[in-house]
This record gives sequence, structure tokens and C-alpha cells, in this order.
Amino acid sequence: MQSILQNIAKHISLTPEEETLFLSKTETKQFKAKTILLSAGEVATCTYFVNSGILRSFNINDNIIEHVLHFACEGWWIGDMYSYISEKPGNLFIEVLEDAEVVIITKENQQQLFQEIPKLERFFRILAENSLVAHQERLMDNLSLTAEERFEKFCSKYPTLIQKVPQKHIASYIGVTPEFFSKMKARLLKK
Amino acid sequence: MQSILQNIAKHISLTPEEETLFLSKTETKQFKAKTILLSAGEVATCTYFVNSGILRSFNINDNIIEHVLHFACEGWWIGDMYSYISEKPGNLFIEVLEDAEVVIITKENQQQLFQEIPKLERFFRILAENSLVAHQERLMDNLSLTAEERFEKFCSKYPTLIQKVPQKHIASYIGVTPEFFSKMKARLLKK
DNA sequence: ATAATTTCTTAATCTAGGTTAAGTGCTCTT
DNA sequence: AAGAGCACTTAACCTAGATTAAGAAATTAT
Repeated sequence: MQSILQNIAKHISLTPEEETLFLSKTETKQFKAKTILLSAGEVATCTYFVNSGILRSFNINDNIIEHVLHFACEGWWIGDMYSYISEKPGNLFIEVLEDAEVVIITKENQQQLFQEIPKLERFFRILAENSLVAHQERLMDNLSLTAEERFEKFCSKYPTLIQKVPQKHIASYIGVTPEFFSKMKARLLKK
Repeated sequence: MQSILQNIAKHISLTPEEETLFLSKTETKQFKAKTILLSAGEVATCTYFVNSGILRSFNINDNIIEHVLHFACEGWWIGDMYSYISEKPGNLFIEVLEDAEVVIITKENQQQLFQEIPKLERFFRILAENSLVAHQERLMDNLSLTAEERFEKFCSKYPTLIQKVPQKHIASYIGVTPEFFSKMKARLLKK
């Protein structure tokens, strides 16, 4: 398992005391599949780091159609960044897809950690920058690639997810309907 | 004009000495419209802050089709974040659309500034977080809204740009062809 | 085990937006 | 001011992907 301290150590180095302090400001919890950690309309007060299991974030359009923004499995962070930083009600849901162990950091604790360990500003800057780059790439992919190409990219980028999450969620992430996804998959298998 | 120091002051406060130090690590330049500040294939060594004028970033698909990632006018930052942080050749172009004055920060100088004024880590963290949120929203919009809705959102978000940049670039940003954009605009005017 | 609920597939039909192509009006040059 | 490019429009036709609907397969709950 990739621990949160290892995740941090990829970009900055903490002393053992700092590591202990950091962990003291977090809480680790287990959640069953289908648990909703955050609902649209709520203010996101925490960010989540996934120790094990799978989560997803999504919004719901016109009370009908879901759109998956993000999947997170072992070693990934997930949250509603908009709501978290603006402290306004967000429009994302965060749901557990596969039984998970999650490290929770409240915004309050994160702010305290920034005071006590300023190096963490750097860590979260790098985290945000990397996430930004990934989102920019996905945006450009949505503008310039076909559904088939986006699916192939998804497969090579997240090979483990394909087996594990319901394909309707992958369809949603790619940006197509489940029906079209199914048709596309059948077409690809013939090749 | 919104200066870069005012932009920073929105999120952190620098002492006069720190402000002087910061400015000493930047370079301000004028560019004529049509100037290319960065080409695909190059490593982005700088980030840009726009004092005046308009810039855009875009990529080119299959050597034919341009896709606009971002516009930047007075008070905005622009760059190729992927290339800048990975130090690998990027695939974005950055072009001046309207005569501009630009503050340039090299990565080297930015790193030195991070050493000398650690508070800046916080500023750039917040900058990256805000940009991330904007990209997430645009991604979700591309997945869930029609071209017409995306155009309306663009108009209310960037009212000044509509008069100033060629509409083919707005079409590209929205994610439609210039021909369809033109048709859509005519349809909207009839209402 | 069995019923109930989800998820996935298939197929017919439809549409938002793409493509191609031709023409009109700009705005730079020189 | 005449030409050369660009930028925009219009229109006919095309297609990737959506919608609707119905059945099959897989999970989940009882």
C-alpha cells in the first residue's frame, strides 16, 4: 500500500517529528462501497487520500444525468476542490465504488499544518499543478479526439480501473452514453 | 492597469523589500500582435503575466486543426504548465493576439524566489488551485452543455474578449468549428 | 435459491454539430 | 487604390454519437 507519507515524500522531505504531526492532523476511516462521502449542495470541508479501494467524484445534470469527473484509487487524492477552496456549496458527489480506506484531512487541519510546516505549501502546490496539467490534457483530448481514441487513452492510462469499475462510469468519464460505449466496445473487439 | 504586485497581494502580503526582490527577478517586455512566444516542441522555460493586450495558448492537431486552451488578458497568467513543470517539450503555442506588455518569469528565477520568499509557494499554490477549479468546470461544461450553452457561459464570463478576438478562436475555445459557430450565432440573433 | 434490481447489449431512429464548397466582405500590404 | 490574404457567412450534405426501447446477463438482497 502506498501510504500518504510516501506520497508526500515524492515531492518534499519531512522530519520524523513533522510526519508524526502530519498524521496527528488526519483521520483514517474505512468505508463500504456505495457510501456517499460528499453530496452536491454541501460545503466540502475535507480532502481525501485513498489508501485502498476506489472512489469517484461526479455531478448530476438536471437531476438526471451523471458525469464522472474523477476516479481515485490507491495513492490518489480526491475532493471537491471548488467547494473546498471557496467554502461554498459544491455540485459534486463523492462516492465509494469499492470498499475503501481513506485518509481524511479537514480544511481546518490543513490550514494549521500550513502554519506549522510551511513546506507543505510546496507539496500541495505541486499536487495542484500536476492535477491542473492532467485536467488540461483531458480538456484538449475532449476537444480533439474521438470517443474511441479517448477510450484507448483511458485504457493505457488507467488499466487497473477497467476491470474494476462499472463500464457505465467509464463511459461517463470518456463523455459518451453507456449505449454508445457498449456499441463502441463491440466494434473494437471485432478488430 | 493591474500590476503583478497587486495580483500577488490578492493572496499574500509581501514587504516592500520582497516586492523589489520579486520584480528584480522578472522582465517586462512589449510584443506586437502575431508574435509567437512559445512553439510546440519547445521546452517552456517561462511563465507569463499579462499587463496589457491579449494572448492565447493553443495546440495543433495532425498539423491542421488548432484548439484554443486559454485566453489571457490584463491581469491573467499564461504558460504551458505541462512543459514548464516537466521540463519536456510541450505541445502548446503561445501567441500574442493584440499588442501586449508581458511580465516574464523564468523557471530558474521562480525557483530562486521560492528559496528567498517561501510565502510565494502559497501564492502559486492558490493560483494553481484556482486554475484547476476553472479547468474542472470547463471540462464538466464540455461534457454536459450544448455548444449554445457553452457560448452563453463564455459571453457572461469573458464579455470583453468577444469584441476583441477573432470569432474563430472563440469557436475553437468553445469546441465547435467556425462554420457551426457562425450558424449558431445567426440562430441566436433571431431570438 | 429466488426475486429484485442493476448493468449491459442490440437495434432502429434521430440530431447536434462536422465537412465541403462557394461566395462575401474585411484589413492588411505595397 | 488594387490586389492578396484572412475572416466570416451560407447552404447542401454527412456522421459520430444520442435517444428510445426492449431484452439478456449479472449482481444484490431476501
